[in-house]
Amino acid sequence: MSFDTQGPPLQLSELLVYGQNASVQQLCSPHTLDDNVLTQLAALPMREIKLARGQTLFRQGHGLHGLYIVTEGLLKTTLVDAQGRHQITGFHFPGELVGLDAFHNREHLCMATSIEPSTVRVFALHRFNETMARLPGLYDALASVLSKNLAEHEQLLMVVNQRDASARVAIFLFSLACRLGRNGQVASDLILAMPRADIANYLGLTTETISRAIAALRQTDIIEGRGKHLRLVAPARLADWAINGRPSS
Amino acid sequence: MSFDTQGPPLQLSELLVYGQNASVQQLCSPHTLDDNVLTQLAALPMREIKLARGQTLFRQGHGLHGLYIVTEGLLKTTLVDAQGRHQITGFHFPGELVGLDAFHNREHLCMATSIEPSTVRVFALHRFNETMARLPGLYDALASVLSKNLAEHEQLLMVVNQRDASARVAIFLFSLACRLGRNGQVASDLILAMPRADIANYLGLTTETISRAIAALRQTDIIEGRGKHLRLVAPARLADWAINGRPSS
DNA sequence: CAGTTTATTTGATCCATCTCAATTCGGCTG
DNA sequence: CAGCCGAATTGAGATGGATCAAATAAACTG
Repeated sequence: MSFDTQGPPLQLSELLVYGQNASVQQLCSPHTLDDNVLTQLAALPMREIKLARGQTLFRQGHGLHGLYIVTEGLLKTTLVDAQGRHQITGFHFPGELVGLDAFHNREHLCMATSIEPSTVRVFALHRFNETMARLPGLYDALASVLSKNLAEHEQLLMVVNQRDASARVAIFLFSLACRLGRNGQVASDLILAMPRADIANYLGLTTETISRAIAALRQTDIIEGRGKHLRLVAPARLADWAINGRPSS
Repeated sequence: MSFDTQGPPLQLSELLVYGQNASVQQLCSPHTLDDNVLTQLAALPMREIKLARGQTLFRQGHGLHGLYIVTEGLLKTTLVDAQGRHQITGFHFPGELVGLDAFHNREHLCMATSIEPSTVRVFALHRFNETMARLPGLYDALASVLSKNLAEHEQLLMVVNQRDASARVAIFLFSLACRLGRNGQVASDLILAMPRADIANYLGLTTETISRAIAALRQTDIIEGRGKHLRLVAPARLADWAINGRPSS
């Protein structure tokens, strides 16, 4: 089996078959709701919140008022400890759900901040029971998202604990390409809306290391461009790099 | 404020107040059910499974048949990818729940193995609805455990991404002391039932580094003993180490 | 659009942790 | 209880990624 850089754009499923790899797959399927539940939810009248760049949606310790669905822009969730260390636990693209972490004691465990100007729709909690009655699949859908979320974090732990810097960056970029792509395609225009510092924090690296890892991918003609606008030239080779690490040859 | 090594045994809450530290706290409160729900569940007739050392309870990909409550011994859950890399995602002591990861598509995402000879009680899934009706608090309790689980993984990510080897080990040992301790006390007899290799994998380190980190704690008289049987002499100083890292003085 | 600030890239050095190798310890078996 | 074997410890050396520092590029401001 070869990893062509030519030919028609690859489907995500094909790429994943290449490596038979679950860990990349998990990180590529973000915690969105089922399409049909999402559509039903979208039909409900919901309040919209506009967030300026860098604005905070909720903070650690805040009471849970509702769940949030990102419709535009990009959010991040961050954990902060008493010593000021912080850890980004996820990036949240349109269609994804934010705020689930507050389920157990009705109090947010992390902070949600917009990276770009963003819009979220609020699924208010006081309507929860009412809405649940109307949408029978909702509870299961939420439990499902919650446990998918769990799986994603476990995969991330594996990536961070077991893979070297360049593989972490490859995995990150590939997962980004998947999430940015429409209808199962891998996006070829990668816009890294988040700063390098955020990627570094998420992956447990430094900005310099991110830069160098991207440089290595550029030198092997897997990606083009620099800064926030990258172009994914050879998605299959990126997937290979993500799965097997930097090619030794 | 001083960190005495003398005096009466410290309550967990006191230790945590020392550092005002959430991250340590999270890792110390395992995902048990509420006491009253747990008691109610315990009253139900449930099948018991005895596991020999190293035996597998379920594997990745297996269908979800039930949730498991550890009653004796120690389990670990492991994620394995197609390349054979593996990542331990948690250790599970008596009273804790295992198998929640399978909620979303009724298929286990990780493997559960006993580290010691262990006993688990099976909360069979086909009785789920029946039991739910009898125990009204159960659904909320499960959602709560699920999201607490999520919080635990996020904390672990922070530990692994932001802290150095010696702090990771200190956090691990302190959390172990908390979980092993009864009624809110910090245990002073630490039995590390899991091999060093498992601790290393969990924390993203090597066995040698674990050994050296423990040696450093021994040299500063925070712990005594070696191998599987350690004695926690100065819990407050261990907590300080976990929170602030190796003392610079 | 020039000037200023901030983010990113690149380079050189250093250090924490890994790797490899050798004991030592502890548990298990006959 | 002696002998065996896997696990844990300890040591010496190699290295990936961090750190420090500088140059470039991009974003923002008036």
